[in-house]
Amino acid sequence: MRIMFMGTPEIASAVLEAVAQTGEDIAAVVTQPDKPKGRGYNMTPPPVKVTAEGLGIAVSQPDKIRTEEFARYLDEVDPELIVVVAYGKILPKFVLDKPRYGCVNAHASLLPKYRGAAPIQRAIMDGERETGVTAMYMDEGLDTGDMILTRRVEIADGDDFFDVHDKLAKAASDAIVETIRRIKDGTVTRTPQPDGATYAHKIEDADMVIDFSCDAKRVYDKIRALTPSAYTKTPDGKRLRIVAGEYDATDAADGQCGQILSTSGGKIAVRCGSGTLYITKCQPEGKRAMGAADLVNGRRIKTGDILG
RNA sequence: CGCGGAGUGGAGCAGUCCGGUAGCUCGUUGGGCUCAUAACCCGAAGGUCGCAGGUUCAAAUCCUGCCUCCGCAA
Repeated sequence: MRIMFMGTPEIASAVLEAVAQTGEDIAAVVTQPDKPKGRGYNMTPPPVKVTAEGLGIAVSQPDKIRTEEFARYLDEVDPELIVVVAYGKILPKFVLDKPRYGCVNAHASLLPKYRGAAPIQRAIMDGERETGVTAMYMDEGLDTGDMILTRRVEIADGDDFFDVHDKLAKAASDAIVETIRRIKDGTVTRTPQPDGATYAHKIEDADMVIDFSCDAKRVYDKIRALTPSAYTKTPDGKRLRIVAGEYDATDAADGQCGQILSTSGGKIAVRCGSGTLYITKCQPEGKRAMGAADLVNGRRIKTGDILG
């Protein structure tokens, strides 16, 4: 089957690779333009571009989809099916209508929950025990199309963003490969999404600030959902990312929220709204990530200090 | 040339402004104490102070160039 693949980040790259392995004819890959990223504004290609080039597939990076030019390009490629994974732009109707077998999409949640930009992070942040991937036919809405199949994925208590992301990348690959198989077999089905939609909004800077007046469990969920970017502030006003931690839900000591209760055992114990958060790995501004004991050895922090 | 921080024994840091004996916490290692210990006490090893050049009687420290790491912002 002649397939056009559209996607941008890491998870899309994994799916692209899986589809390529099935031997399907991937006629073209469309991804976002290279962007100036990081220090010095170096132009950085999206992961999908790198993967596609490795596979020897032609890559197109249009600034805008809604153009005559892209329409012509689409005619030229003339795909029978378009597979979309986290492309990053809404597809106009003329694209959706183009391929004979339609446009299918893999979204990293159990729809209709967590529609939108950051389904993985939001699910972990909410303390969900399970998430998954939904393969669906695309329509003009935001993750609102008819569902084809789902793959469920467990969120273990110790999983951080990368753990869940990897599981979902596998599940998404599997879901798309299976979807393509069913389309070829003619056994594909479509089911409208039930009521109860929720939205997983993009992660903003404010989302990454840790609030120690929450329960320890909630703080912990945020840390692992946003690995390694969730942060608080040290008494000198510098950012301190908390990369990894543990929590104890039982109240152990008095003190105000954010106060450091102890620094022994290689862990920094922080008082939360209820319970205690143990920082095991963190990263001060301008430094590499380090163990909690290292932070204490360097005297950047001590018992009694208040974080936040 | 987007803004900023940093490179000092194995780890995290101080010392740099104001040049003059390499310092702290931890780890490693030897010994001691103890019923015992990751606890405590005593001792030891371990550093071309990122690289190159310059100034100077003398440079971790001042000047110039370069390399590497990191945060922000996008």
